[in-house]
Amino acid sequence: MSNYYVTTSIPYVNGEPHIGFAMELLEADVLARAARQRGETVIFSTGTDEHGTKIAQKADSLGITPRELVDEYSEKFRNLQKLLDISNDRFIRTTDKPHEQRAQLIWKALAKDIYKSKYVGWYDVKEEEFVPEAKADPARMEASHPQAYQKLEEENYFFRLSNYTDAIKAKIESGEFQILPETRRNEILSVLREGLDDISISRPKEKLEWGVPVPGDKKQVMYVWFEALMNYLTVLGYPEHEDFKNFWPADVQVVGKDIIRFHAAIWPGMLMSLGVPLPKTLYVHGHISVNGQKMSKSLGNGVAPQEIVDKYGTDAFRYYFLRHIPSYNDGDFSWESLEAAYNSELANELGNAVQRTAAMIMKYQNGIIGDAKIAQHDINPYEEALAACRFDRALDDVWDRVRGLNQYIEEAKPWEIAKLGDTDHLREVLAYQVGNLLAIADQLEPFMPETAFKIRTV
RNA sequence: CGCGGGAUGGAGCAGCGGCAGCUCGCGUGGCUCAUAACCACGAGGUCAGAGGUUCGAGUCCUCUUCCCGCAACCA
Repeated sequence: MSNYYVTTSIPYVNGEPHIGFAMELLEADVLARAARQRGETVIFSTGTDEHGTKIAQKADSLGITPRELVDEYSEKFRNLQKLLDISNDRFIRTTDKPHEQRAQLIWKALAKDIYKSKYVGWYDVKEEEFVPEAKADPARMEASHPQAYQKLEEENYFFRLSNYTDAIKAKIESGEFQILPETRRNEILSVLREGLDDISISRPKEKLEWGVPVPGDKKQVMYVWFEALMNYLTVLGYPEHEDFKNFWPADVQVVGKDIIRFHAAIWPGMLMSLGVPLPKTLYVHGHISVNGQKMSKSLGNGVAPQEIVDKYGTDAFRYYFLRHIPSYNDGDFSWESLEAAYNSELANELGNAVQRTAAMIMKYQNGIIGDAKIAQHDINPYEEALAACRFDRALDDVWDRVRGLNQYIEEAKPWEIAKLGDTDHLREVLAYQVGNLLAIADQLEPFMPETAFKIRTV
């Protein structure tokens, strides 16, 4: 029996969970559930990223401690998982003691590629990023600008990412480290072709207390991004725990397109320095707009996952986002299209197919089902879609089957067979319908666990 | 030349070298087991424009026009 390890990124807890991250959870959840269905042993990990300047500042502005802030927000992300029926096995917080301790072990293991140097330049507080001179927006260098950079001149630790440019590129080109979809792979290859600079990986403690201390240097804490990436290893108990030995490298890491650089450049560099294999696949999903507009707190067009679930239920939420937001592209959410999908696809096509089958069995056979075998069907398109993280395609294939069943019923006309009194034939036809529904339920299981269960038990 | 993504029937999208397709909507018909549901058929596109490669181009190359993201809280 094989092992399967899938992760989501760990969202930064300075805001409410939104439908974008909800979709990421769903995608990883489908992969995890599908792997379990195949009989694999699964670790599905998600969590929250809780250190750094922005959180310290936000807590400060609210008059609470960072600890109180992250406790409150981390809980919201946990609630999102319950809301969406997410089957994660682990939930890691970067403020968990074991994570912090193991992060320090990782730092020490990276020592050969870490050096101290003076950083002079700009720091983007909001993005928690050092901004290279070449990319900096001149307007924001003025102190009066609302999002002015901080001018920094300080001693920091650096990681020799530049050493790994070619090696990372080679792994991606060989397919050993697969990046899906291909446009994202090309994008990162072009970044690598330009070469990677060494990155600053610490901050002076006097400016930021809310971080993991650098081992052996009381004056420095780890840069939040650098430390957050380590969660994928620390959650498995790197370096000594059995889980690390059995489950790393990750089968799939699910991330959003905005953080592809961290996961396709910095993270592989860290792993190579550690002498640890790279994840097998990095799946990069797009972003979701709302009614054609970018989601934005200032526009107030955000959609709360809770609101959708209240109105349509968890499985409808899962279905809509997995099928109607393209897996390989950006997508658009609208209440209208959700409503349409809910009525026409879930209620009419699938719901009705179940309903009419069940009704005929009750009416003609007093509820007794004949010998229902799970129907054969070419499941390759479904499995290929799933293997390629094309969740939308996989569901398309299931729906072909739902439609096929409705067509079959139309052609077989079981109600006429009933009138003719050919009970054997009728039993055969109805059993075939049931067999098809059971097969549909199997395929739906990773996507809509609740619905799959209902179909089986009707 | 900041970076990136797009332009395909009324709407939303797929197709990425071999007869233009899917879903919704619209029209007509069928059926009555089922949810005013389901099934069939039909109308509707010179695939943004120009040039090129090719036996053959939404599909590959070049140029042009126009949209939309990122750079500004956010996956």
